[in-house]
This record gives sequence, structure tokens and C-alpha cells, in this order.
Amino acid sequence: MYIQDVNLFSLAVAEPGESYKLKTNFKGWVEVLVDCPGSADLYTYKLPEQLEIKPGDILTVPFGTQQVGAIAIRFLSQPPENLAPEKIREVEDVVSRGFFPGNYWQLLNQIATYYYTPLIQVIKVALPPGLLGRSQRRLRLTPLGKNQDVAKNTVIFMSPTAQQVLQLLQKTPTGDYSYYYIQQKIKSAYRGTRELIRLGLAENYLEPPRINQPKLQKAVTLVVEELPHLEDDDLTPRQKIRQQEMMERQREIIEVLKRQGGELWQSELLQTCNTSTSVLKALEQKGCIIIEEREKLRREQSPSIAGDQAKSLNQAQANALETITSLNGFAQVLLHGVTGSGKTEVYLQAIAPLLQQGKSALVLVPEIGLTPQLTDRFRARFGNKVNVYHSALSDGERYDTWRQMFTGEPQVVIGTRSAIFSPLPNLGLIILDEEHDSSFKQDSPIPTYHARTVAQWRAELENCPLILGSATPSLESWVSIKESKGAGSSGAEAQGSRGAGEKILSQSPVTSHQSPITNHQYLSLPERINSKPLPPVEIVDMRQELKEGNRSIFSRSLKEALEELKERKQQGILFIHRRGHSTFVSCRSCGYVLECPNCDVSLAYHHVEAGAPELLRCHYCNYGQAHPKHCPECSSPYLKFFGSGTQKVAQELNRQFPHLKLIRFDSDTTRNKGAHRNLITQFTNGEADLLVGTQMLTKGLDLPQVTLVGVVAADGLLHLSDYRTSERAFQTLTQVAGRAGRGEDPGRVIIQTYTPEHPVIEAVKTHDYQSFCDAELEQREALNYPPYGRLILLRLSSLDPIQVQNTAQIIATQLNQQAGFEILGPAPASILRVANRYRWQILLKFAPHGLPNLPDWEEIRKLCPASVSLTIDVDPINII
DNA sequence: AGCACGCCGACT
DNA sequence: GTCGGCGTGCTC
Repeated sequence: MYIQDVNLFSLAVAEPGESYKLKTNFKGWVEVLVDCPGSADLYTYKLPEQLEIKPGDILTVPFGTQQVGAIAIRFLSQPPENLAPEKIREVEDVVSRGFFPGNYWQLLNQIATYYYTPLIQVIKVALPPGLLGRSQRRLRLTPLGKNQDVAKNTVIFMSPTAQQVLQLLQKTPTGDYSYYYIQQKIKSAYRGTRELIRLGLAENYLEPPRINQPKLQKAVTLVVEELPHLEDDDLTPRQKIRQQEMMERQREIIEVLKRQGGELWQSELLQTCNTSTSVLKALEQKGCIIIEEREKLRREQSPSIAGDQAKSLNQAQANALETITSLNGFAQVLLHGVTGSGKTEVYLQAIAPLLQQGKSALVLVPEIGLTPQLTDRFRARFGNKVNVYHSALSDGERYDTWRQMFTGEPQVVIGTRSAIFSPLPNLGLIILDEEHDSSFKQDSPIPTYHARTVAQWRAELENCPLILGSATPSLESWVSIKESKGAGSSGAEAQGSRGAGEKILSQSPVTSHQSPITNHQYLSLPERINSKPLPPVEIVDMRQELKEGNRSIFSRSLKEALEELKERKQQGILFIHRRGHSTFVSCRSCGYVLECPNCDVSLAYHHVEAGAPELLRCHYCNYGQAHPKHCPECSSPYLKFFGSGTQKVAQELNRQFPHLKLIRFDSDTTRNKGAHRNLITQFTNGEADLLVGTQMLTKGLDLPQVTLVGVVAADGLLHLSDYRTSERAFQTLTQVAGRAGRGEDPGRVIIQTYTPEHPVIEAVKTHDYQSFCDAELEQREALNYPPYGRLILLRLSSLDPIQVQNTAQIIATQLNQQAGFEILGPAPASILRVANRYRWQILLKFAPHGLPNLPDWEEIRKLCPASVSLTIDVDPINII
């Protein structure tokens, strides 16, 4: 079911003689992949004579009682023998043609195989939403049913359910609902609907799939030079004046059109001339203009950005650029540049020549909303050749952007992980910026792909370079470079990690190394641009602060630095691990902790604006309730807040530093579209002194005025029970620290912690990526964790706590009978219950190369009762 | 995913 | 006996 290799390429070509025959005679049959879970098989359909279909086309086909989306896979010259001919139906229509060139199919197949996901599911993440439409069965009243009197007289003969359905339909003016809706409203409604149909009061019909259509708009084209002169003498003086006026109006329109190159959208034309369609109609009648429907591609509105020229590069940047541009064909490049080293400029200059050659480039970023600055820079450099593709676009925008990529015009696509599927026909370069970021991994729904892994495959298939850029590369990428060095020993002067690492931190402007075998390259930008130093990192031991009588959440050092901000007219950033106000609320009398009714977590306290009711919110299922006045357990009024979130820190700042203006920057305040950009603009305009926020602050913000970075409590990052915790903490802290001192003034970083001796803290303090990696990798290797071992996580969840647990046990027992991998668990997830679902998991650990005999997932899946859902997460990132 | 069909318990 | 619930399996 999962491994379904569909090789279009060889089949589309087929036997030369045969395809020739097919062309002249009967069109034959086509096997299609149907969009329908639980049917990964191919289905055979007849090819209607009037439809031109090629493998890879997206179709609609009748399937059971509905019409569903399907992909044409291959042609058959004869129907399958074991299939009764009368059962074969005809293809209904073609939705989109010419998608999926050869190696794109291979990519999709590879993903389906590697991530144990049905191919159709993979296709679905690659396509823009709505392309694979499905029909909807609907029920509507007949004229008879709409007639109140008739209906009233018939009601007495009807069953209660039929009456309910009738009432429901009559309540809406159209008398029309989908079956799905009716069934939601009324239990077992279908018997009632059948009755209504029998009585002739209602009828059902099939609404064809609503497929995203290109948006058509009226365009006006000028076809004459100027308004023809016509005199009509038979008019009264009054009519003459009126005609003069009209012609004046028309002349104006022609002038405007002329100025715009003879063509404009009707809506824009009407707006600029402040007129109505009647004038245009008249002009059309005279044969001066043509009005026609034209496709209009919806694109995200971008603020106009001033053009921008290539900046001069420092030595390291120039070397990196030279290496990248000299690459021919597939190569994987790790661009390791410290924060503020100017990676973006290298990307921009690497892309520019590609566009000249008519090729396109793909740039993946962790979260598009978080990087308005990056997209702005690309737009400033490449103007309208830049397309942005991410899940926050409306369906229409996504569809149009997708079609725009499809045209083959040389362009730059910037997007989040799903943009790795952009259908760019002539791809010259793929860039993953901030490649260490975990949002490149999808953990639900399936396929649980990692954009970096898919990017590697795609770059290989397209035979183009892949650049992985980061200040804190993932251990996976780091090790793959190390391994390639070990493999390609010829001419390698830097043997092993130690040698390479010393180079990174040395004065040598760039280290470059190429392995002839794996074609991996390491490029380093060890210095910030304009030779700015990395900011010194000061670690504050909060235990010591407490000992010396400072009970505030701010250390004396941080307080001092905050005081200085205003004096020096500089700006700062405060990093807090959590959003909200307090992480939990507890009763001081009985110790009761307020918990989410749906999840096994405590509720976080959110302080809403003054006057609004105080709110408790679950950060897992978003459940919310009013903050109670008294303890629900013992009625004591003494409820206390514990743990600090962004809100509480902001409050505390306002209290202690009333003169500092601050902006809160977390998912609570950036929820609205564009809020992100606005807050950053406010900040860069100097409307605030301090930016207070969560993880979001770590992702690619470039704010030159920031000199101070404070981490209120690093401990929240350090003590999670996940093998990746240290890596993530190091990355986050290094990235936050990297926001300081990017401009003229030197920066300063203050990290507060209760465990200053922690290795992560030490490494962040010394900006020593290398020794952190060495220590961390040693541990990973000892325990066979990635990148030295591979993991597959089975996630089980159910509303029934007993059934999941039992199923997990049964599966684990079954798996234990096979060799070749280690099994951890079954274990309850660290938060057993989320949104009322109980979650268990089983972790499989095995050697990275040469797959062991992995279990037959089909068999495993059969062990799951319907009430238990099972997700197979390959190379999981979140395992707690 | 829908939507058959068919089996089983509760009721006229 | 029939109605209405729900589990199982099929859709070219």
C-alpha cells in the first residue's frame, strides 16, 4: 500500500508501435490513482474520445456515488482481464494538465516510500488545495416541497425524522443543504431524506467538484488611435451638447488607456476615470475598444520596495559565492555563517546569475511570517520575479502562485516547508535558510517529511546545488560534512572534525573543502560583516542573586543594562521561553492546581487588557475559561500565579522601568495578518525601546539598533526530557544572542540561569559551536541516537485510554519478535492526554545505513482497532 | 471519504 | 415483525 512505485516515464513512452496505433484508433483505457483514503490501488477508466489525456494529468472521475479527484498514471491498450467490462466507467474531465515532469514523479514516489505514506497523500501536499476536488451530494426541496400548504398536508404521513429534515430544509431560503450537513444536524437522517424524495418533496443532486478556477477579470484593450469623429446633424441643439459631453468622457478614457500602453483591467480603468461601464459599452459598440475576460493571477500584495543593488562582499562571502557559482550539478553545501555574517547577500548574488540563465531558485525559510525582512530584501533585488508561497495564503492565491511557478518563467520562490514541492520546471538552486530549524519537519498529518531531506532528493534529481545555511547547523548536516570528509580522504588537509572546527574559529576567512565522492562542501563565514565582533555573553547565576537578596526576575546586571538603554538611546530584546502571563495557577491554601479539562496540563494565566475578564488558557488545545475568584477545591480566595511568561515579564518591566516603552512579540500579539511586520516596523522606527518575546525573536530578525539581548531564564530551555534538548537550547540561545550588536554600536548579551555550569551555557558563552558539537555527538553516538542512528516513532492515540494502552502493548509485542532494531516503549506520551485523546508511543531505533528488516506496517496497522489511530513518524523531531 | 449492505437489539 | 443503531467492505 505504501510502496507503490509509479514510473510514468517509461510507461508514457511505451512501445513505439503501440502508441502509434493508439493514436489513430480507439483511445483505450487509463489507470488512475484516486483521491480516496483506503484505496491506494489503481483504477481503470475508459478514455473518452473528446478528451486529450496524458499521464500525470489531474482528472475527475466517477467513483462510487461521487466524483473525485484522480491522477492519470498510465495507459492500457486492453482492459484488465479480471475486470468485468461493464464496470469500467469513463473519465469525467481534465482539471489540470502537464503537471509532474519525470523526476518530479520520482521525488513523490521516493517520499511515499521513505515516509510510508500512500502516494496520493504525498501528491496532496504537493498540489495546491482544492485541485483534487470531490463532488458533494446535496438535498434540495422540489417546488412541491417548497409549497407550504402541500407540505403541511403531507406532514401527518411522515416519520419524525422526515419531518425534521423537511423543517430543516424549509428554514433556509434556498431549501438546499449538503447531505453531510443534514446528517450532522439530524441523526440517521438518510431514512428521512429517502422518504421525502419518495413523496416528491425533495430531490438529491450531485454538485460537481468545486475546483479552483483561475480568476477571470474584464480587461479593456484599445484598438483605435483616437475617437472617430462623427457628426450627426439630425440632433437638436440640446442633444448635441449631450453628445459632446459623452465624447469628452470617451476621449478621456482613450487617453488614459493610451498612457497605460493600451491595456488596463476594467476595474482599474473605471476607478481612474471615475466613470461607469456604460461609457465603456458605448466605446466598445463604436469599435474603439475590446472588453474581454482575462485570467488574473492573484498574488500577495507586497508593499512597494525600493530597488536595491548588489552589496560588496567581504573576503569570506566572496569566496563562498565563488564556490557556489562554480558548482555544476548536484552538490550539497553547508554555509556555516555566524549570526550577522551576511548569508542573505550570498544567496542573493548566487541567485542573480541563475535568473539571467533562465533558471529558477527555491528558497525555504522556517516561517514566512517571521521573515518579512528577508522577503523584502529579495523583492528589492529581484522585484516581481519573487513569489511567496506558504500556508497563510488564501486558496486562490496559492493556486495562482502555483500556476505562476508552473509557467517556467525564471523566478525566485520563497516559502515554508511545503514550498519544496513548487513545480518549477527549470530549477537551478535550492536554499534552506536556518536549516537547523525544526519547523522544516512536519509531524502531522502524513507524510511526516523533513523539507531538508526532500530538498536533498530534489536537488539530486534536478541535478542542482543545495545550500544549507545556518549559524548553528543541525548535527545531521554537520555530521554529513564530516563523513564526506572521512570518505574523500584524497587531498583533504582537514581530517576529522577537530581540524575542520579549528578552521571555523580561526582567522582564515573561509574554509572550503570538497569531497570528490559525496560532493559535499563546507563553507564558513566566520566573521560578521564589516568586521563587527560577536557580542560578549555574560552569564548570570540567579542562585547567587537570590543569595544576595535579589528576589526580582531581573538580575542586577540586567537591571543596570536596561536602565542604560534609555540613556544611550539604544534598543534591546528580552527573550522569554513562554508566552502568556504565568505558566500555572495554584491555590495557596490547599495547593490545588488549575488544570485543563481536556489535557493533562495546567492552565496558563493570561492577563488581558485592563477591564477585560482574566483568562486561563490551555496551550495545547486552546481551551479557555475565566479565571475563578476562589479555589474550585477549597473556596479559598488566595490563588497565586507561578512561572513567568511574556505577559508577566512585560508587566514587571512596566512596573520597574516605567520609562521603557516595550512591544510584546509572541504568537498572542502576532496572530493577525501583517501584525508581525507592523510590530517590527514600529520597533525599527524607534517607537519602543524593548522587544519582549518568545522563540519568534530567534528567527532571522535583523535589527541593527539592538545592542542588548537578555534571556530572562535559560533554564526553561535546558531541562526537557528529549535527546535533542541540548542541541535545540544551544541553537536558540546562540540565535537570540546573535540579534545583538549588528549595527554600529557593540552588542551585549545577558543570560540568566540557575545552572550556569551547564555545557550548553558554557558553549553559548564562548560562541563555541565546535566543542559543543563534539561533546553532543559523543553522547549521541554512545546511545545510537541521530545522526548516528535512525528513529521511527509510532504515535497511537484514542479517546479510549484503555484501548490505546492495550494496542500499544500488542504492537510492541509483535515488533519484539523481529530483530534488527531496538524498541523503546510502549510509553505514554509525556502529556498523556491532549484534547481528550490519550496518547502512547513506541520508538524504534536502528542503524542509519542499510535498513534492517523493518516491520510490515500493513500488518501492524491491522492490529489497531478503529478507535485507535496510528501515525508512523519517520525521523521524528518531537519525541516527547 | 461516502455510502451501500447486513447484522443485532428495542419497540409497535 | 419492523425500526433504527452501527460495524464492514467496496468504489474501476
